[in-house]
This record gives sequence, C-alpha cells and structure tokens, in this order.
Amino acid sequence: MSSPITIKDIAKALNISASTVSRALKDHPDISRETKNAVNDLAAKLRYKPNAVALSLKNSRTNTIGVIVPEVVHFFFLFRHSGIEDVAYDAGYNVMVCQSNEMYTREIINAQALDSNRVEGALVSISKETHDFAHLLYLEENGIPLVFFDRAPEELDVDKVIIDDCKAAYNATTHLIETGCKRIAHLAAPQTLGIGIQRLAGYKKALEDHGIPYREDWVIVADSFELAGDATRNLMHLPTPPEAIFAVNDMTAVGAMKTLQRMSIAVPQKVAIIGFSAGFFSDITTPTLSSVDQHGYEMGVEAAKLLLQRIEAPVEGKHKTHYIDTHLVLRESTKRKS
Amino acid sequence: MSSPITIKDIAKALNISASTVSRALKDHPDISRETKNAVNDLAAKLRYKPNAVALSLKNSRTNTIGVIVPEVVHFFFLFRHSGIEDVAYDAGYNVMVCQSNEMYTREIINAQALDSNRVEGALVSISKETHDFAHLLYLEENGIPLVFFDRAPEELDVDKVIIDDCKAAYNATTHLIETGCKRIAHLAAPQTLGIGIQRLAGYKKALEDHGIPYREDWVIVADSFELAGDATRNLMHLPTPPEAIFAVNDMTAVGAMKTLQRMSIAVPQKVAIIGFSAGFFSDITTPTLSSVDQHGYEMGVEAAKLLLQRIEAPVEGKHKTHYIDTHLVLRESTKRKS
DNA sequence: AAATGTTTCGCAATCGATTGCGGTTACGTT
DNA sequence: AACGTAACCGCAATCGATTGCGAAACATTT
Repeated sequence: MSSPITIKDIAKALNISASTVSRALKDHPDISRETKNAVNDLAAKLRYKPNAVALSLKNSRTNTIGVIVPEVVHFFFLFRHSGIEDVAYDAGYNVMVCQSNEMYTREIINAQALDSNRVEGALVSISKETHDFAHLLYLEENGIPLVFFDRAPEELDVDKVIIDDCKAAYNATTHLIETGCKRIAHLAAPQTLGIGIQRLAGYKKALEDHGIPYREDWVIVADSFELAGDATRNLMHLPTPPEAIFAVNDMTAVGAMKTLQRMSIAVPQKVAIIGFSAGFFSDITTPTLSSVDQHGYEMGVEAAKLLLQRIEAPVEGKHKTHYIDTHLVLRESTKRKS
Repeated sequence: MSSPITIKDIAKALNISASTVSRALKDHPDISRETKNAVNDLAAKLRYKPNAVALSLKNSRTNTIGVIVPEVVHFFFLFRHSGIEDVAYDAGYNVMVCQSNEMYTREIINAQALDSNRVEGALVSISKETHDFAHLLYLEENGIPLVFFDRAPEELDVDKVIIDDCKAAYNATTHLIETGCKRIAHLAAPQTLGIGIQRLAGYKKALEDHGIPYREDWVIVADSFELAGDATRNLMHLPTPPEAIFAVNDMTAVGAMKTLQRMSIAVPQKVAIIGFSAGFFSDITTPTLSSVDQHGYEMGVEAAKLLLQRIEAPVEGKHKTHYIDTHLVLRESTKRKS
C-alpha cells in the first residue's frame, strides 16, 4: 500500500543527503564505512530498490527491447522456447512484447508504443497486411535499431535474421519429387510476405529443375489450419488431384492432413505431405509430419544477439542478413526414397 | 541517429518556454491560437512524441502491466490468443512478459524486475518449483496489485482467476467411467501445484463416488510429452494395466497417446484418453483428443480485467476468486456413452 | 488617468537517482 | 598558532514533461 521507498526516504531517516545515500549504495570512496553501513542496513531493512524509471530518464537507457509479432502464437510455432528472451535476459534486458494481430494499423500503434517507451531496440516479424515499412524504419531513424526475423521485408536494406526460404522450399519439394511424386500442390502464404514469395519460388524452381510442369491450379493461398481444409478439399476434387502437398507451414500441413484423413485418403500412400517449421506439431500427428526445420530457437537467439550488437554499436555501413540453416526432418507423412 | 525530439527542442526553436510548449500541445486555454499553431506545426514536422519514461516518472504511472508465466509456451497452450494483451491493449496498457522457465529463483528475479520497472500490476502463473510466495506478495504490499491465473497458490488470500480444477477433473473422470472404463490411470502434475492437487482430488472423488477403488500405482506424476511416454509404458506393463488415462493436460495426453500407438494399443478401443486444456492439439491428433476446455482466452481476459480493476481501485477487504467455467469436449479418444 | 480585468506566458518545483564541484570538518605538520 | 590536506558530505543541475503561481503586456472600465 505504501509508496515505494526512495533514496530520499533513506536520506531523511538517516539525516543525511540523498547524494550521500546514493554514493553509499554504490560504495563510493568518498563515503565513510560507518555511513555506508548505516545506509546499506536501512536500505536492506526497507527493501529499497532503485526506481528503474528514474534511472531510465537519467541515463536515457531503458534496458528494454521491444518485440512486435503478428500473434504471440507465432512465437510458439516457431520457437517453443523463445530464444529472444533468453538472450535478452542474460544481457540484462527486459522484453516488451506487442502483437499486431496481423493488422497493419495495429503494427503502427505497436511501433509508436515502443518508440514512446524508448526501447533500445526492436525485433520485428511483420504482419500479413504490412505493405509499407515507414512506421518501422522511422524507429531506426530515431536511434532505435531494428532487426527483422522470420518475416522480413524483401529488398530493403535492414538487418534480418531469416532462413533461405527459397532454398528450403526447393529442398522440401525436391524431396517429394525424389520419393516419386510428380503432381505436387502448394499451399502458399499470401504473396505480400517475403516468405510467401520465396517459398513459392523454391517450389517452382524444384519442379522446373526436375522437368515437371508448373500448374497454377495446384497452388492455393491458404496458410492456416482452417483454410488448408477447404483448399485441400478443392484440390482433391480436381480432375487430376495432386499426389503430394507442400504446405507453407505446419499448421497448414496439419489442416491438409486432417482433411485428407476425413476424406479417407491415405497419407502418405495416396497423398504425401510436407510442412514447414518443424514445431511441436510435427511430432504429434498421425502420421508424424515431415517438415522443414527452421531452427526457431536459434533464429530468436541470433536475432536478439544481432540486436544487442546494434544497440552497443550502431550500424556502420550496410545492414546484415543472417541466414539460419534449415534441414529436412523426414517423418511419416512423406514416402521413403526408393 | 539523432536523439529524440524533446519539448525543449521545440521551445528553443520557437523561442518560447517549455511550459508553453507543453500547454500548447495539450490545448490549454492560456495559450494563444497563434502559439498553439506554431507549436503543433513544429511538433508534427519534427515528429515529436512525448517521452513515456519522463511521464512515468512524473506521474508515477507507467501504463504497463507485468506478466510472469512459467514458459511463454504455456501461454499458448492455454490461450492460443492471449486474452491478456487484448484487454491490456484496449485499456492503453503495455505488457511486459517474463518467463520463469519453471524456476523459483528466476521467478524471484522476474518479480524484482517488475517491481523495479514500476509496473502497475502483475498477472502471475506460478512455476512448478514455487513453494513460497513472499517475492510475489511483496509486490502487492508495495502497491502493485497481483492477480494469479491458471496456476495460483492454494489457500492464500489473493486474487485468482482459475477454474474449478477438482470439479473439472471429476467430470472428466466420470465421463471415462460412464463410457465403461473402470481401470483408470491419472497422469498428474506435481503436487506442489494447486492444479496438481485439485485435479488428482477430482479424479479420486469420481472414482469414489462410483465405487471404484483408488489405486496408487495408477497415479504417476508426469506432466509433459516426454514424461508421459515413460509413464504410459510403465502403466501398460503392470499386471493389470489401465483401460483409460486421465491426463493432467493435453501435452501429457498426447504423449500417452503416441506411446500407446507405438505399442500398437488402440485408442480408444483398448485405452481411452482424456486430456485437459482443449488447446489446439486436441484437434490435430489422430484420434482427436477429448479434453476439458478451460476457456483459456476468457481466463486471460478475466484476469486482465480484474487486474485493471485492482489498479483503478485497490482492494477493499477480501480478495476475489473468479472461476472460469469448463466443459468437456468429447472427441475420438474416448468411447461413446452407450 | 487610475484601476481593474484579460490574455498570454515564464519561473521554478516536482518525480527519483546521479554526479561534478564546492564546502565543511578534523587532523596532522611545521 | 597557522596552514595544508585528507576525509566526508551537501548543493544544485540534470534527464523530460507537467503545473501552480505569479508576472508581464495589453485592453477595458470608471
């Protein structure tokens, strides 16, 4: 109930000045042993804790980094454990999390909130709606370093920690081809997102390199559990339905899988499925889900590390793109290579 | 790169005092139209934004609430969308998220961080290790209202938003009984947690009320995907293995399910399974998982609402326990009632 | 013309902690 | 006795924004 103990309270109680208290607490040599003991004892007794807000104002350092993600959920699909917080925590930073709910307008408000709160840097994974990045770049102009992760703006000179989506998609698709599938569909992310574009590109290139014609009606934008169900139903009702599906993420892949099962179509015998993310999901479905592991934890760690680096030393020259390795995790939803 | 624009910068540029700028920005009647226009124009041009840190210091209001959870993941299993952020956001609050990683020591540090940062209130779901609550209660003594959610300390006069774990467990177990199962095992949470104790109690009571003897060797503390696997294997190797499993949460239920499948034991024909939480998981397993829906989103919403209420008006008298309704979601992992 | 009123704005204190600089003791030295 | 010098500590400014109070400058009233 009582208001927090301040340095003045201690000063008044001990009949000394606030400056002396401050110095005593920091073991400044100017202060006598005796005074220090008195101050420290009282501070401990009163459970004094420095006001971080006042320190922030004084030092112009908030020891806080901001995170903007489309949905907090996203975090988890990607991370399971958030590497971001582990790194930030070890470095003595707090984390302020904002979710844009996949809305451009809300992302703007998030950015302003981080700006007002004088975070020292921000980690951003952009929303599906975001087509313009002024609200984010403005942070950087304002001295708040920015690192994008997972979903980063394409062709913009900013710091990014991402995977090589094109290559990963290429590998996933190629695996389907190598296990004998020729008619391969793709459940894609919106083409506003770099990951949507790149994963589609990788898919296309894999087909091309293996002499398989690209068919537009086998590519459907559907990147959620629910959308994947509808899309899969439609695909399977085509005159020539696909015999494999490359899904842009695991949720989508699972949506497709469940729908196929409901249609009594055997996975992977009739239709093979490969997902993307290798989150917790891929373990628990039946059959288990083959997927592209994008090492979400490492991504979080690297993004946070890069951000801290930028906070310590502002960018000189060009921004950096850090690629996180990916690898295929082959489970039961795809066929074996023969 | 340049440091943020302050009210002084505007004052200097316009050759007026900081007070005038402040008042002009707030449309104070003392200031002439002319001056207001000049100030507003320059502020807009310079993209002035008030320093939230300075305001916090001045007003002793940070507009931030803290959240301590065992793991950010937990959030997700429970919420899918975090109701907390939605409510906080609408009320103009920022959210500072800390994870204890299920560690008591780290929870203490989290609490201190929230205290130092002068959050205006805190939402807490305690770690498995937490046996003492002084570090949290201290926040409340310090004027920082506290609302526990999901995992709350038992028998402590604090604000809580929880479910009636005992009753929910009772219902889940009863359902297993009603579908013809008599030998029912329970994969429990650590008995340090209220939810662990209550869910076990509900399980016991259901057995008792239906004249089924309680067997200690059918209760195993195992509340993760991995632990559930081992526990299930052990259970099935007993002389008289169970024919149903009530798991303390969905992760655990899924761990059991996958293990049974690996042992070629049919779910639900040989062993029925019911979980707890009704998160996203329950939809995607094969068979789909029956579970107790604890309405995680609402829990987050109610917890945040209660906290905001406490922030506005400190507690008078006794603390409140808000119960969130639960209901059984019956899917494929349990048998039908005959 | 003096007095009162109105408009418009600045001074200074405040929030909590820090820190350069200066001031006050007390002690030792010559 | 006079001066020097540590040892110790306080004043006041600072960070950015707000606000009570007072003070100008000008207009209006009597």
